[in-house]
Amino acid sequence: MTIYDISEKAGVSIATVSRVLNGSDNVSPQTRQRVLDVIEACDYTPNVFARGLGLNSMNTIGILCADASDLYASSAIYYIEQELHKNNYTCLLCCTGYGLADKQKYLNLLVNQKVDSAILIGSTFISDNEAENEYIREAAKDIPLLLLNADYDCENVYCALCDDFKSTMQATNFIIGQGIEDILYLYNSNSYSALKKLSGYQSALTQKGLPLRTEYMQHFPENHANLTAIADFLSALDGTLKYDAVIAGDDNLAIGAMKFAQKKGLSIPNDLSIIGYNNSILSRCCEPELTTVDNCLETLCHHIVKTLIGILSDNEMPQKVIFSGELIKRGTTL
Amino acid sequence: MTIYDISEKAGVSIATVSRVLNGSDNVSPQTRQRVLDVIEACDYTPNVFARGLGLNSMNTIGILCADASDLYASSAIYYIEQELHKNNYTCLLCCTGYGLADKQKYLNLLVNQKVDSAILIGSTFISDNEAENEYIREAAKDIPLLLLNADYDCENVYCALCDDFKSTMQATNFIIGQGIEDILYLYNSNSYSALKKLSGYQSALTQKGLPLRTEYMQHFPENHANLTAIADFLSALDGTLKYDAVIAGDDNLAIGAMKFAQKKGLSIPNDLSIIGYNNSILSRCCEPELTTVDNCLETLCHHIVKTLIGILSDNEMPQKVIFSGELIKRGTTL
DNA sequence: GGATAAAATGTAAGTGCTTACAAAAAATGA
DNA sequence: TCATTTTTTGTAAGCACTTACATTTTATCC
Repeated sequence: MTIYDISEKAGVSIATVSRVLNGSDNVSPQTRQRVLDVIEACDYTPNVFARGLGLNSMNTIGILCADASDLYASSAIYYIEQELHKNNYTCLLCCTGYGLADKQKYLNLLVNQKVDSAILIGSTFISDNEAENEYIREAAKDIPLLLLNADYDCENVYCALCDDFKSTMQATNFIIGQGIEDILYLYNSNSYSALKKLSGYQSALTQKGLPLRTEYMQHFPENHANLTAIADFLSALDGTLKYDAVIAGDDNLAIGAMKFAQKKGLSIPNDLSIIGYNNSILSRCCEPELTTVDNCLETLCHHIVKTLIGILSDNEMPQKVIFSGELIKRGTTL
Repeated sequence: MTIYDISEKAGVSIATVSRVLNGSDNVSPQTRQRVLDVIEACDYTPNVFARGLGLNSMNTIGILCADASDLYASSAIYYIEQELHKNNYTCLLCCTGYGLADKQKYLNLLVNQKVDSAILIGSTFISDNEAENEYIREAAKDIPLLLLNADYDCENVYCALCDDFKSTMQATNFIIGQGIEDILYLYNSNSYSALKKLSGYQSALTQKGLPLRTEYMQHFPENHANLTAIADFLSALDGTLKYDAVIAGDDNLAIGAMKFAQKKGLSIPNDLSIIGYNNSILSRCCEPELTTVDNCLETLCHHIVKTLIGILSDNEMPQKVIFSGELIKRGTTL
C-alpha cells in the first residue's frame, strides 16, 4: 500500500495525498475528506523511510546517557520519552558508558542516524578539560544538542539544569546550623554537576568561617558505586578522620555511608547525620529514611522537551534555564 | 556528500561503491581498497533514509517497556542496548504504561517505524485474557517479537524467561523449612510472571500439605508501588491476618513490608521473615538486607539479543528457553 | 460576461540508496 | 589463439515519498 494506491482510490494525484498527509492547507475540504476516508479505510501509513528521505528527518530524537540502569538516568529517560511521544517524536536510546571515546562514537552515530536533535542526560558528557568537549561542539554543528543538568556554553547547545551549587550549599548550611562542623563530603564523579555540588559545600563552609580541609572531601573512584564498596571505603578512612555528618553527591553514596555507620554501630542521626542527593527511591528504602535533595528532575525533563520542540520549530536557541532544588528533610538528619 | 561523489572520486560506478559499502564480494581487492580510501578521506557515511528505503530496514530494534524508570526494566534496557549496539543495531525505546490501548498503539508505531524486530520487556505485555493479546499476534505478523520473561505461544514470537514458578516455590519452601506456616504472599500485578510466582507459592504450600487460604494472597492494586502505600496496605490488614513471613512479587513490595514491620516494631527476621524478588539494588539498601530471588536478568538479556540476531539472519524461530533463578539468602530470613 | 486573481490540483524532478540485468574484462581450457 | 566461463563493473530501474512549478478550476470584481 503506497501513496499511489491511495491517490488512485481517491481519484486524485499523489501530490494531493501527500498534501493531506502533511497537513498542507491548499487542499479543498471535500478532497481532504475523501482522501482521509480512503487512508482510513485502507489503514494506510506512509513509509517512514521514503518520508525520511524526502524530508530529511524521521522525527527522531536521540537520548544519550552513560548508563540507562542508573536511577537518575532511567527516570529522566522515562519522563523525556513520555513528553516526546506526546509530540510525535520517537526516541533512539544510547548508553555510552563513561569513556570519552564511546560517548563520541555514540553521538556521531546519532548524527549519522539523522536524529533531529539529541538530549544528553547528566553532566558526565561535559568535562572540565575543554579539549574533551570538542566532540560536543562538533556534533552541535549538525544538530541542536540539549544538555540535561550540565552547563556548557556552545553554539547550538541548550542547557537546562538544577542549581546543584545552591542545593548543596543549602544542605551544608542545614548541617552547620545544627552545630556540626566536621562534615565529610563524599562524591564519585568529576562531572560538571559533581564539581558544582562540591563547590557548594565549600562555599557554605567558607561563608561560616569554617576551614576547608581537603581530606574532608573524599572522592570515591567508581561511577556506579556498589554499596559495600562505599562502606569499605569509609571504613578504610576510619581513624584518620573524625566527622559528624556526611553529605553525599547522590543517594547511593549516602546509603553506602549508612551501611558503614550501621556496621560501626553508630546511631543515625544522633552519632552521624547523612544527606543524599536526587531524592531517588533509594532514599526511602532505608531506615531511617534519607534526608536528600530533590533536584526537580521531572520538571527539568518536561521543560527540556518543551524547549526542544520550540527549537525544532522556531529554529532559535533560547537562554539556558536553572531550576532550584529542594532539601527534603527526613530521618537521617536531626 | 553522496554515493555519486564517492563513485566519481574513486573512478567507479555507484553500484561498485554500494557493493563495497555492503560488503559484497564481487569487487576486486584493488577497487575495494580504492573506494574505501575515498570513503575514509571524505568521511562519508551513507544516508540512512535512502539506505532504509532501498533495504526496507534501518537496523533498528524496538524496545517496549511499561515504565523505563522501573528497576527491572531499566536494567534490562541497559543490557539489551549494549548487546544490540555491539551487533550494529540501534534501539528505539517506548514506554507504554500499563494500559492495553497504549501498548497496542506503541507496538503499532514500532511496526510502522519499520523496526526489524521488537523486544517486549516484562510480562505485562501478555494478559491472561486471550482477547487482549490480539495486538501481539497482529504485530507478530509483521515482525518477529521477543518476549523477555513472558511466555506466549504464537507464530513469530520468541520467549526467554526465568522460571518464576520454580523460584517462588523454592523461596516458599525455604520459609516452610524453617517451621513457618503462615506465609503472606504479596503481589501487585496480574501479568503472566506474577501469576506464575503466585502459583509457585501455592504449589509449595500444597506439596507440604498446608492449606491454601485466599486471604493470604494479597493483591496490592498499584503497578508502581509507593513504599508508604504498601506499608499502609499491610497496616490496614493488621489484626485480620496473622503471619510470620511475607513473600513478595518484587523487592519493592518486600521493602514496603519491611516499612510496615519497622513501624509496628517487629524485629526482622525474628518476628517476621521477608523475601523479595529481582535482586535489585533496593534489596541491598535496607537493613537488614533483603533475601531475594536473583532472576538472572543479565543472562536473559544477553541470550535474547543473541537469539534475535540469529532470528534476523537465519529467519528461523528457535524454541523458547527457560532459565533458573536463584534464592539469595540475606538478612531478612532466618 | 470576461479579465484577473486566488485556490486547488497535477506533473515531474528530486531524495540517495540497492540490485537485477547487461556489458565488459579477465581467467580458463582446448 | 580463440571460444567459453568466471569475475568485475556499469546501467538503469526501482524504493515511496516531497515539493517546485505548471496547469486547471473556482472565485472575484468591474
